[in-house]
Amino acid sequence: MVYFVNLMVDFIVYRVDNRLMRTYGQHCGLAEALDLVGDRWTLLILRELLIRERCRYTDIKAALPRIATNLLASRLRELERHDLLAREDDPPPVATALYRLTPLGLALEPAILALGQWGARHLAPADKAVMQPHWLVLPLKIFVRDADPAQSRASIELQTGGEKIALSVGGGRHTVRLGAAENPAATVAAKPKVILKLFSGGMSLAAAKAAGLRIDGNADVLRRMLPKTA
Amino acid sequence: MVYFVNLMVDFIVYRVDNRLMRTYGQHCGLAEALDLVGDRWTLLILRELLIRERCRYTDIKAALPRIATNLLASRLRELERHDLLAREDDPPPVATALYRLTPLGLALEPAILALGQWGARHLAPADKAVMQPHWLVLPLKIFVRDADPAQSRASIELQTGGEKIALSVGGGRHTVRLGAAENPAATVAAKPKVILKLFSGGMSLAAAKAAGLRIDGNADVLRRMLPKTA
DNA sequence: CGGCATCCTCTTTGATACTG
DNA sequence: CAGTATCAAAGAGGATGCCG
Repeated sequence: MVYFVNLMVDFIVYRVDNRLMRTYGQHCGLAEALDLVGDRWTLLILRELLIRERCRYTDIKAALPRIATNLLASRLRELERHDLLAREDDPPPVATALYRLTPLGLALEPAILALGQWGARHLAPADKAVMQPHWLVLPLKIFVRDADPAQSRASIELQTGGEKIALSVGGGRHTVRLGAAENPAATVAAKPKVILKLFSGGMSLAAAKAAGLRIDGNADVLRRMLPKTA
Repeated sequence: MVYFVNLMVDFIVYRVDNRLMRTYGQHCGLAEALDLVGDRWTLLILRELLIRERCRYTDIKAALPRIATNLLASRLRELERHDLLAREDDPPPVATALYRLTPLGLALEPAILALGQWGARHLAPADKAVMQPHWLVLPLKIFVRDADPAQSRASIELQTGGEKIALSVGGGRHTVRLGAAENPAATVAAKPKVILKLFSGGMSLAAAKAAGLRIDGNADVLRRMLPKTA
């Protein structure tokens, strides 16, 4: 399938899917990472799988406005070939393929979070860019902390922009997951922008309430997750 | 200069350098980061500036075999425009332009290290890829630790593949810098591969010596910087 | 030389249409 | 739903030329 074609001195090219795959040809971690995930759209595809854990083709396409469908198909094939994701052909009832990250793909999380944190520092405000609420999961993975690790495990559910996000802390760990929480101590509803400013420390809880945030349940668990500065 | 052209609903394009600049048009940290540094070669250019601190055009070009010269010039212009790097036109004597990272560009270090660390996990061994010894600075930034932070500041100099790398620890910080060290407690010479395995914990100091590593000076400072597992 | 700009070819991407 | 096929446009790679 993959065979090497040595075109010139120190220049290696792979032939994949009947077309050439470029490589930087540098023995350097960054260059080799970019050989695998440096193509356009690739990291955004992995972002979706990181957030949703398992997606259908259409889920990914919907989250990536304007990606060409052939390009998405090609990227998914490449990523599967390189073992960053796996395709589960679901059992007969509903014959829809599901994609999920492999351990190798999941291991990209720190890099994706770091890049996202850097890029978020100058998110142009109020431009025409599309904002999908489930993307909040990434910054929340960065900002959620447990102010009282000794206390028992507790969770809350965020409701924002039509999505639900489950946050839980305790036992020295914290998790952020898209989807409804089980037995949340509180349910918190607010606009995405308010959630983000609240958890990033740029807005106090009082200010967030004034901006429309609503808490249903025990507010202490929410406070426990917020940065100290808030 | 930069003006917006709204081609279609929710699709934004900038015109730069008399050519279109693509954007994902997503209000998401990762997407906005990739809008700025997602183009081919861009992160590798930033890697060079991260390692060398200040480079001439030719230094970067030499470290990036096969980059087209017009492409490098274009990328540098873009990065300067977005304030990731700055061009210093040196004083009259030698009228050579120097490039260095701005604080915004330097802030990419964690993301570049994280990506590099991920990519390094399956560096194909013994392939035709080019290896430049100064690239060792990146993994060393990850692996160097101070086993005894209470002790006073000390530094060593690595000599490998014709390059010198200064490592220093103490005061709760550690630095890795390309170039000769000032008053190093020891000078360590070895092949790049040996250095990397030694600091990543994959090879003991004894094994490294057997593989040709030579220490001139106080070996304790070197031991202090190695991971415990070694 | 160092630092690009131009020109040309080839590859990748984007948009759309179509299929099992 | 989950892609494949097709084709035009944009981008990358390589050679060369220009200018201080």
